[in-house]
Amino acid sequence: MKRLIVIVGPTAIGKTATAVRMAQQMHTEIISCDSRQFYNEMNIGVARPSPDELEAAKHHFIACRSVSNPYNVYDFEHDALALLDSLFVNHDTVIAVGGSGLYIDALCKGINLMPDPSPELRNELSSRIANGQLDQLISELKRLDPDYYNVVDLKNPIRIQRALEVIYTSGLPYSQLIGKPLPNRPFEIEKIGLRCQRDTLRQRIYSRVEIMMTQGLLQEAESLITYRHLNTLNTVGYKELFCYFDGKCTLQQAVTDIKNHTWQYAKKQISWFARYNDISWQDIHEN
RNA sequence: GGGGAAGUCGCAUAGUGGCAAUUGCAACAGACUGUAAAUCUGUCCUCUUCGGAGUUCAGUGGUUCGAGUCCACUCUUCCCCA
Repeated sequence: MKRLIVIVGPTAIGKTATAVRMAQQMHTEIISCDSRQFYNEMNIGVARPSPDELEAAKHHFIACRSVSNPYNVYDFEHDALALLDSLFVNHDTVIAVGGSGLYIDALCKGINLMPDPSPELRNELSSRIANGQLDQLISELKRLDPDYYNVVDLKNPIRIQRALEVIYTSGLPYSQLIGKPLPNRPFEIEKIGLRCQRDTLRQRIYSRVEIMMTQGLLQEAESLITYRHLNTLNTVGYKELFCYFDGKCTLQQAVTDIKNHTWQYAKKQISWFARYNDISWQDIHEN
């Protein structure tokens, strides 16, 4: 049976290097599951693998789209599965690597098919939320999908909005759509989780941010300022520098914020991956 | 040496007589099915059987039923004049 090795772990722990090394040993290719490395305009700030690393092992889903044409999890899953099919023709094992938990889950377990809402519907719902009508939306959700109402985080506007978008577009309860069983993957999945000591990771993050700044993160952010309204640019490493460009903080403060926010992101990743019960952990960076 | 301003829970802030005391940041824990590096929740003086209990707003003393808040002195910091 074909096998997918999935490497996960918090940002800056060394997933890329590990994946490249394994890919070289196994003479195989790498599928990136990183929700920000998809975009060709984002490089330094999202720690895209270096040209050397990209050369050392063939990567997929790196810099493959424009920020103005964002990916979504379902399309990613679809494309990744199609790619896997073709890779498995010549490889027994393929490596997936990334820090975006939702994308990892989509690749490993799948995600239910749901219709895309129209931009009009999305705009309408988000403006209602912006106008303080979240309570009304919650009532609509309660009426249209009591099951989901009972489990959703009612304080999270995005969850409410998403559910209503799907309900209004499909005419079906959201809970019914996400409740449909997903078929098992026709390949074996082996998850490897990278972890290290807390302080080590923190220091790696801090110094990586400094390195990004010397590599020109400031200029990269400046070049993307016209896209700042896109959620894709609502990203650690960019949003803080946008604040600096706005004169809302000093550059030094922005860099400090990037370090802290990256650390917070890493902790959220650790939380996400901690719930995997089919993972083997690998301690790294121990001397 | 003279005059003025100010010290609040890691940092920053609110509070100017009435419930350990506002808000932001940081920290810590967590949730997550097409925005996911997004979004959201909880904890955040100490102890706790989670009902409460104890000790706090630079320090000491005082006024008061009651003080972060008013008064006196002390200490510290900053600013202005010498």
